[in-house]
Amino acid sequence: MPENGKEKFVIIDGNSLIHRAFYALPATMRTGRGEQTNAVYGFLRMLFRLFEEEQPDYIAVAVDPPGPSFRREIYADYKGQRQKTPPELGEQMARTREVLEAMRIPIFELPGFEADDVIGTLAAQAGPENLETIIVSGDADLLQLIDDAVTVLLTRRGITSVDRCNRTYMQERFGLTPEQWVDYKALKGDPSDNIPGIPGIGDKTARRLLADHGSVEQILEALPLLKGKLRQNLEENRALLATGQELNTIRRDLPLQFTRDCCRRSGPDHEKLLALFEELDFKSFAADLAARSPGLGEKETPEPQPLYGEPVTAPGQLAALLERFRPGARMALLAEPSPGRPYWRSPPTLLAFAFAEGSGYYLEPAAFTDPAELWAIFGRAFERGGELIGHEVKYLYSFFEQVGLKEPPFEFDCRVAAYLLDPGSGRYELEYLAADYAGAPAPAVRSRRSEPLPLRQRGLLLANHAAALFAIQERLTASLRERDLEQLYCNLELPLAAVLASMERQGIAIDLQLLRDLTAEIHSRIDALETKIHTLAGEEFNLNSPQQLAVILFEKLKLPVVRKTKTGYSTDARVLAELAPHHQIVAEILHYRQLIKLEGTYLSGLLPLVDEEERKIYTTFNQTVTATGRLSSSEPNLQNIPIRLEEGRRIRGAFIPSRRRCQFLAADYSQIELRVLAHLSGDPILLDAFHKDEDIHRRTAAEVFQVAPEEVTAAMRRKAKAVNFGIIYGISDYGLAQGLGVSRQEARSYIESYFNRYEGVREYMEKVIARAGEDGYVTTLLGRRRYLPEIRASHFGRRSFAERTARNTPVQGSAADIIKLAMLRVDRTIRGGGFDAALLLQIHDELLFEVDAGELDFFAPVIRRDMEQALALEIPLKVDLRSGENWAALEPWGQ
DNA sequence: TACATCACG
DNA sequence: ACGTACGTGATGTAG
Repeated sequence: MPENGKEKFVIIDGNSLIHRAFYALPATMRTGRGEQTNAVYGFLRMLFRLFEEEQPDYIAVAVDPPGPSFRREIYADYKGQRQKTPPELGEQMARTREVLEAMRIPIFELPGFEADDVIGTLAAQAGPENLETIIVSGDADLLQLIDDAVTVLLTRRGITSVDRCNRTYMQERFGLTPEQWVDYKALKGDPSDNIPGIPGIGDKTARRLLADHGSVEQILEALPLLKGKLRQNLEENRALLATGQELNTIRRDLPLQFTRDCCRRSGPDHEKLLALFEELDFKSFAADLAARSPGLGEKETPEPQPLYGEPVTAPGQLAALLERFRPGARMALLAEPSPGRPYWRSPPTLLAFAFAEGSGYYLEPAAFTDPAELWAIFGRAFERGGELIGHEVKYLYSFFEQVGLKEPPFEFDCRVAAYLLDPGSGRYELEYLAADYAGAPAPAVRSRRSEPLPLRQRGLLLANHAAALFAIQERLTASLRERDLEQLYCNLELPLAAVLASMERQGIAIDLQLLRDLTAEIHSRIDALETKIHTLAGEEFNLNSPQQLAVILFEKLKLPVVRKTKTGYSTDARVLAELAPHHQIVAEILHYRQLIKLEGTYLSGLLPLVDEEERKIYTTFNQTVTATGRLSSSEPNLQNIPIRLEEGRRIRGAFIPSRRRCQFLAADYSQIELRVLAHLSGDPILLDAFHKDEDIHRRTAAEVFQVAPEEVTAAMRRKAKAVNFGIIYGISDYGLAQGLGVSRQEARSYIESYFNRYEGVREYMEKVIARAGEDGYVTTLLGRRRYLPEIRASHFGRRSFAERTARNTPVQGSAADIIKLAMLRVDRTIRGGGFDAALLLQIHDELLFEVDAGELDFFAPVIRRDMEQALALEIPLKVDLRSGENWAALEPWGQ
């Protein structure tokens, strides 16, 4: 029971949550027989989470009944623009109903009324019963029901995160009271329900009017005080307002009788529910349910499988077991890394292996008296040959090579495979794969920071996972084939894992002295700035707190508010730049921000990550993180070391070759994304520009502004450059206007002219979106996929976002494909050509090498060739080369 | 843990 | 009318 002594009543807006789940989760989620289940699954996830977090005493689900509601009689076009419910969704709504019945959760509906009205009525009746009511929905209209006893949980982007909305929240987010919501909607209209508002009144005006006058009625009374167009529009559309109010008002007086008893939470009908979960292939839900209902007969509920797994404690025992690993044999091999850094240097806490489903072994390397002997046993097994399958094989490549062993013969990496199948999901942990692909129990719901399991337990678990890997691999391989991802997997991503491992092991050398000197210098400059700013402000405050800074700027110094964030005043660099002319303090703050960033992230932040002994930094290249196919780098991120501003750029000076006679060589693709776009779209002007290797932004400016290339001014080129960026990002007039600091109209005219000249690009973009709508995903040049379930969402914002993503991903992702291919080539070149060189970093369109100074002039052109030939496009790829003594001092190489 | 901010491509 | 540029990771504050 909650603290206030009231019992809790949760009312769920069934249609809203099912809709949300349907569009938020991949349509590819299906049972073995092909029945789509994403909406049911997502709805249940939300439901279970609510149980856990809210601990309701009473629960009810409200749904829309089939057929029109009374609102249609008031207004014939109500929800007139709505697309029909797709059949896949309708079927899942029926399924959800079955599940709710099995869970003994009551469903409320009333013909002629919408779920909203049912919710309003239930909430109204719960008040006098002294219940605390929580309404869960994605529909903001329900906010009008908020009062002291009623809270609304509004779902956000994902499916599990919600905003807890009460009066305060509404005031902060909308500047409205719950009572004003209906009037607000009546004024501005509701496109999703096809309800028109007052012409000329949008979001802003509606809020202002209500803030000034209180309600629609009071606004109408004050009409004579209003001016011009606004007044006229209001006068002429009084009728519209009345209809709007009626349509938007949620009814609270339906003939429904709420009784506590029918909503009281009780246990489910286990048998029925389990049967449903199994039919729907919800293995993890089924396993959870089975675990919680030990009383059921063994036939229907397979006992949670006991963990098997044999500990290996002696070298002899291990050697005997590994005898089975020889040519033709397959072994699953897993490891749990130990916490040290770099992560691949220290031996794993646990290793586990298996030869077949149903049995596995685990060992604790630290318990062996002679680790070298242990590794030698593995080494001999690897030498003999056979096929290994693993999960995150990059780690074991590095660890075993680091103890002097040959590269373990991995044939399969379940993590990388699962990533390719759905690079947006981010769920590639073994626990999840085992649950999704091998029918293993779902991972324990780790609520809050629970203690790690004891070592033995983890060993058993790891051994079980190893044994499950065979089944997992089989399913993954089948899916890869089905989605035409096999080539990408076998010829690119899997071999790339070995390249990344060697890059990570190589590390990059650091001039510690320089880094420390820079730190000291920046430190003292920060101190001085801080004092100065505090003096200018007239008081001391925490400069690192945007909140405290906002108080100083906007309340004490009364500077104009440029923009607000959802929690308060915005103080980001763009806002500060606008405020700079108003007060001397602003420029100092900007400078402070710049230095504090350098200090915190790149100086003091970097120093602890430098390996004292080797004087090197070892990053991790993540191969299974980004949704587009790019790599990412972390701990530390070496893909975002400063370069744009001189102050920050100096930090690059601390990155140096690891040996005396070495030089850095940087090779970056010139305009790779626009070249990819030219290839993908086949646009004649873009192709022509790259065939002639023109300055692409200048050419774009000439086309867009209709002038000769030599007449393009610097300003025109700058604008054209922003347009080119915009095209790649999935342009919108607003976004371009922001990026360029011009009006939205102006931005729109640039986009217009761009697409008028680059018709091929326009057609291509339209085609990409259409295809994404049909397929539910987009692809890159090498067939990499990204699923975009929201491309069909009815919610404008979500759909627009999906469309921009659809336009950007093929471009960004294909560029990622190309540089990954190039990495494989240059890796082969270095190894095969016997170069005294190493690939150190990949920064999206650039590779950084260190190479023996004597070999540089031979090495550089070979690298250029490798990179330019990585993939043959309609137009050539171009690589620029720079070399130097450190990362800050790179000068063009050759001509 | 969420948010704002800012570094990179 | 809707609500914004695409993709990342690290830091410090505040609740």
